[in-house]
Amino acid sequence: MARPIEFDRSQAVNKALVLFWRKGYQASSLADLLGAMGIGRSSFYAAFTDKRSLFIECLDLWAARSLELLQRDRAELPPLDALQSFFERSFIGGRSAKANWGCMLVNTVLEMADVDDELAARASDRLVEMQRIFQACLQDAGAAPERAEELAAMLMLFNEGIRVSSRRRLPDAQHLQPIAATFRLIRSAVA
Amino acid sequence: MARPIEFDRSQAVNKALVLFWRKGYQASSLADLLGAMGIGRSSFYAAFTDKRSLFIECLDLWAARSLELLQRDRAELPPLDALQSFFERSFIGGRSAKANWGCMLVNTVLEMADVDDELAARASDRLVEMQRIFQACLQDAGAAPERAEELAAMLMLFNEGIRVSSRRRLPDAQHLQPIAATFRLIRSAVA
DNA sequence: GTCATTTTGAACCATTCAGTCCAGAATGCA
DNA sequence: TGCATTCTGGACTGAATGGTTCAAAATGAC
Repeated sequence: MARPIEFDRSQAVNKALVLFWRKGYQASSLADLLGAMGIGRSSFYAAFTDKRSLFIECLDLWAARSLELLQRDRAELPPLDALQSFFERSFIGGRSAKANWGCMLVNTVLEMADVDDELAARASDRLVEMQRIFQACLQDAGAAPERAEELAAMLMLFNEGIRVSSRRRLPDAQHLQPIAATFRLIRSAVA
Repeated sequence: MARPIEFDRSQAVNKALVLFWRKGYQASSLADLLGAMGIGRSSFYAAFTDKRSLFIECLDLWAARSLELLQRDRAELPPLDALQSFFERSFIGGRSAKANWGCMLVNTVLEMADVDDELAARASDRLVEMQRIFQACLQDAGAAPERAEELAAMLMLFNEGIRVSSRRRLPDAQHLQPIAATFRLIRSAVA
């Protein structure tokens, strides 16, 4: 054996993920990716096959992390608090830059609809998984299965809306106010 | 004078609008556009300057039509019915193909965020206009200005969410059920 | 019919795109 | 040290991108 991989693969994937997250698939050129990842072309193709494969890897990674975050909250908090914490963490408090990049799944659904059905469907499938966890939390909180399903679908609708809104450069109040109002509504519906 | 324009300009713009609406800016190549519009390259550049200018024209046209639809409802129906009619017409009933293309403004906000600030801002501005009409309807319905503003922001959130959801290839029930549930919620909040 | 005027199609251009290739550099092992 | 192995930078490729140019064709005015 010889020369081990010189760059940190997972670190490179992370850099690519951030780029894809922010600019989407089409607007992230190979040159952009190589620059961000700090590797050369050959290494890129040796390690990731091609741009599309890397995108899929990043998409799945993003989804896995997001779902894991949600599951962790669910294990540690009362079910409804877990949901609210998940929402707040992603796009309310902090405004940690990431909050402005929206949801990679939502971004991909819209970018790839009528462009690349496979990618769009993959992102949509991950959203379905997320919605299933919403539903589980709601059942944990005592909602009947039917009702939990309905509310979970509604929560997903809010999720999608908030993620779009978070990409618009609006004054902070314009973001926070409707989100707070929406949560008041949801809480009253859940109760 | 000589040779009048041979193609129907507004018809060509409409064809372009549909393509941009469905596939977004980047995925609509010049070849695609020319094919859809049924004109040659020279005519294209003579009439529309360039791809980006045409996109802006289509974006504004889409927004104008959408707002006009809303204003017409507002003039003919009780204010809350006008709102509901607007929502239903665009992405609930009918399933008229167009319903699956989402909202060109929302699509553009997401596609162009962190890619083309000017286009993203332009789309976002049109959404602000739309939100203002929401607010006016709510005030017509008797809501206090403060309350109307809050509810309008919430409606915009729903609008964005529904538009994302409508681009996912979900079974019809998965679309209709949360939308109905959401409207029940909104109606009760407005009342 | 003739002549400006204007639109048009097609050839052309430079640039950028994702992806390939290979010579050479860096390594582990003996 | 020398060899086999493997990784890497950079040159290269062919296709596609958005945009330009120009001669020919179609028109209206006379």
